[in-house]
Amino acid sequence: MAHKSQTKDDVRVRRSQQRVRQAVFDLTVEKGFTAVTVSDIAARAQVNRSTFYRHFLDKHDVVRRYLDEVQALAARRAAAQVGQPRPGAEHIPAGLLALLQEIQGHARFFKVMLGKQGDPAFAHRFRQITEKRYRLLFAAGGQQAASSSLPVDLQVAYIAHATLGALLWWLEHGQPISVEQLAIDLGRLNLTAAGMVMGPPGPRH
Amino acid sequence: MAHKSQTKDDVRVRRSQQRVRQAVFDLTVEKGFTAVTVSDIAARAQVNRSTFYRHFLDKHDVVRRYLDEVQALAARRAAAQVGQPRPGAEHIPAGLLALLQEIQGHARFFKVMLGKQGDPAFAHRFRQITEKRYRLLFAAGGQQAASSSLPVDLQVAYIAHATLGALLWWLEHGQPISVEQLAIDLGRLNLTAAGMVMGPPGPRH
Amino acid sequence: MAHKSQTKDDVRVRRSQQRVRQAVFDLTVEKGFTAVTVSDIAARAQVNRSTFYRHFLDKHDVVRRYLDEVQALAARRAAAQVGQPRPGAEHIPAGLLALLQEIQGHARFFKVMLGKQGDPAFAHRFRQITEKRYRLLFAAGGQQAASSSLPVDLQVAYIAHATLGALLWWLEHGQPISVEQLAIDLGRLNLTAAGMVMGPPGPRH
Amino acid sequence: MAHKSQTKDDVRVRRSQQRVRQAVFDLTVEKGFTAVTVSDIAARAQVNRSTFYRHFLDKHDVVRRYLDEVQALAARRAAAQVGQPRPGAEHIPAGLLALLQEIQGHARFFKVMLGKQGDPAFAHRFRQITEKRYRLLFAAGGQQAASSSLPVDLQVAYIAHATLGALLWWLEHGQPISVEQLAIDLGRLNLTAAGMVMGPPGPRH
DNA sequence: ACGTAAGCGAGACGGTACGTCGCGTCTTACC
DNA sequence: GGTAAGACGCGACGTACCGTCTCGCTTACGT
Repeated sequence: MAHKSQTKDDVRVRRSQQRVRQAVFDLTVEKGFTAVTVSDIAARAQVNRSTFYRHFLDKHDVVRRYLDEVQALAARRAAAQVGQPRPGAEHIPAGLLALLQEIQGHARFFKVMLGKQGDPAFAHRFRQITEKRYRLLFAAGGQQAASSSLPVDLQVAYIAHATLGALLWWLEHGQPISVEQLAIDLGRLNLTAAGMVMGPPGPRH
Repeated sequence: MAHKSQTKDDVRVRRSQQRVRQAVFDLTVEKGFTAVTVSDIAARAQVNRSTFYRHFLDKHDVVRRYLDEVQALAARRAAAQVGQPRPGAEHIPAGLLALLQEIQGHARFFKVMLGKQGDPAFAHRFRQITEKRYRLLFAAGGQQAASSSLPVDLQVAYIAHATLGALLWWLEHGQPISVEQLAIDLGRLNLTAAGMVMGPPGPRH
Repeated sequence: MAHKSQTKDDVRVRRSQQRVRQAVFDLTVEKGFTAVTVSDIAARAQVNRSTFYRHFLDKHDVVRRYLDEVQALAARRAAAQVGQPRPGAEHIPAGLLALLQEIQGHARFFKVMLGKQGDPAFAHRFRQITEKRYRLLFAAGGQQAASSSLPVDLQVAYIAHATLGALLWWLEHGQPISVEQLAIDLGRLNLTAAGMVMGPPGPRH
Repeated sequence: MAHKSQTKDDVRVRRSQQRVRQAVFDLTVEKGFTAVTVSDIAARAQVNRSTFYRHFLDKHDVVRRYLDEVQALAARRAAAQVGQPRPGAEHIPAGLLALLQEIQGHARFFKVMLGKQGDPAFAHRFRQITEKRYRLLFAAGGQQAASSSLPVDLQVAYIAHATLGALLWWLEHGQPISVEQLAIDLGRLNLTAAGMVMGPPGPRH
């Protein structure tokens, strides 16, 4: 397999899609995702509007697929790391690192996209990815979570949102610390917060 | 004061605006805020479309104003409480309580509105209100915040997002605990998380 | 009669109606009758829009009534002249004279009103008045008309339109001759043209 | 030339425009041009309202362009006739004939359009075309006009309006005579009236 | 002169049409 | 087969006027 001449391998196709994606990035930064129209995109991408529709369902489809690719990439990186010798003091998950690197590469795009001018569906999907990561983390070193009196869903939602908040802060303040440092800090935050959320085990409902 | 005959006192005006607001609530729950059109709203509110535009700029304006009112109400409640004798063990801020009660009263609306079918601007404004609350809290009992090595903005963003996450969980799971309990829990979470975020005071950048 | 206390005698009523009429005149000159709205009129007349509707059906009603008044005035003048000693060489019908004087008094209004920015219904009514005049003229000194091979209607339409054309020329060129001279010329034109229209009595259809 | 693939050659375009034009004709006859709305037109033409706006600025644009085409056609016919051997007794200008034929083909439309339910701008443009014709005529066989004591503009306005009056009479009475006869009569009228207008050279102002 | 019926200002409201914009589908011709 | 060009149906937008309708205030009138 993989040697068949696919439509997706067509030079023109790749060129068109790449142009469209870049146009969406640029325009979103310029005027906010909401205000971007397919006509805008086509014009900026120097592609006919009907060509856009040949490749994407709508503007949401462009960013949805992009997010999927990023997520797939992160997953691949994470998978590749499994079984690797654990590094010392501060361990940086390869998946998270890849994700953050991609985000930094398109910092302004993500900042807008996850903000008030953005796409709620995009933000939601992004949050889901984050939640999934934490769910796995909790499952892995789950003793703490198990001991908590709070539902896992709640813990996950709490930490995922918080993480996204921190990430947004990072984006909106010009990424003041390195991606690596951010990964470490987030990791620490996560774990501590996890402990915290379940922390004070006062008698509940 | 307050005895002048204002336009806003007009019975018809109040009726129209109330109907519109209710229509927006209902329709948002039914099909998601994004999918709601002004025509929809007018039809459901049994009001002419032009009447809608006489009172609101667009559908966003309706929810924006609503949020402002809720926020104003909460602020009033909070102000009224100042100087009251502190209750015993678990203190529930009156402002927060009022806010949560209003949210519970329109639980399904808020659930949709803050989710993937919602309005990013609404969610953003909501988050801002939450952040403002925490900023005040930090300013009041500020010793902890001051001792933290992390920027206040970051702490605030982190906790505000986390709180919203918890709130969403609460909404999406049918409000399993009472508003009062939620207020208490959120308060505890806030304080603990605040300590946590600044927690491990390792030397930072 | 005529001593009853009518609504129409109320000072306020007369004042409002007068203001409205003047506003219509001014605005029509400024932007063409078509472009004038009732709101425009009310604003210019310094009268509430609902007051406008108390007195007139719509903007057409204003000019329609005005034309009726002018026409009534002309008729009165004409009637008053009946039985008067015929003046010498050039006889000027009093009705026509009154009409032309009124028109000159509002020259710019009539110019616009009968032109491409005007009201077709107004122009039509105006033409009908003119046609009526000629029909009477033909009926009076009818021997010529009778001898003509052309239908009276056609003759009347032909001359009425022609007269209006001349009148428009007069208005559009700044009324280069006096009203009296115009009345005389039009009269001459009418009679001559009348003869002419029926003139060459070649065998017809 | 003329073999390039133009937008206007598109079958769909021609079809849409033709349908719209016909709808305007029909609706104008039915309810008067003033009362016709773009929605009416689109519905009748079985075309979407936005398609209407893709081709025309507004309803006036439709009739304006139509008139231009008619005028262009007449001009072409007139030009083609230049240099032809003059026929005998009654010469019928080819341009005028074409114009009258077109009018007869849409008699009811023109009747309404030039009447009280019509469009003053349309009537005005129509009159201008007529005036242009007479201006040319006067310029050609100009000895008479030159000898007149009246301004050419006045003569032209007078005759053009008169002609239109006769034409309207013809339309409103069911076109009692043939187009050819009408053309001949109008021609005779014109010349005679021309002589008449300048006729009685009494001392003027 | 004065009490009252009217005119009047203010403006909400239901309607209808406007002209614009963006969407997603489609056809046709080119390459 | 991908692409450009662009017509088309659809439907929402926000605006502009329309004509009708309360609802109080004020003002000129007629006794």
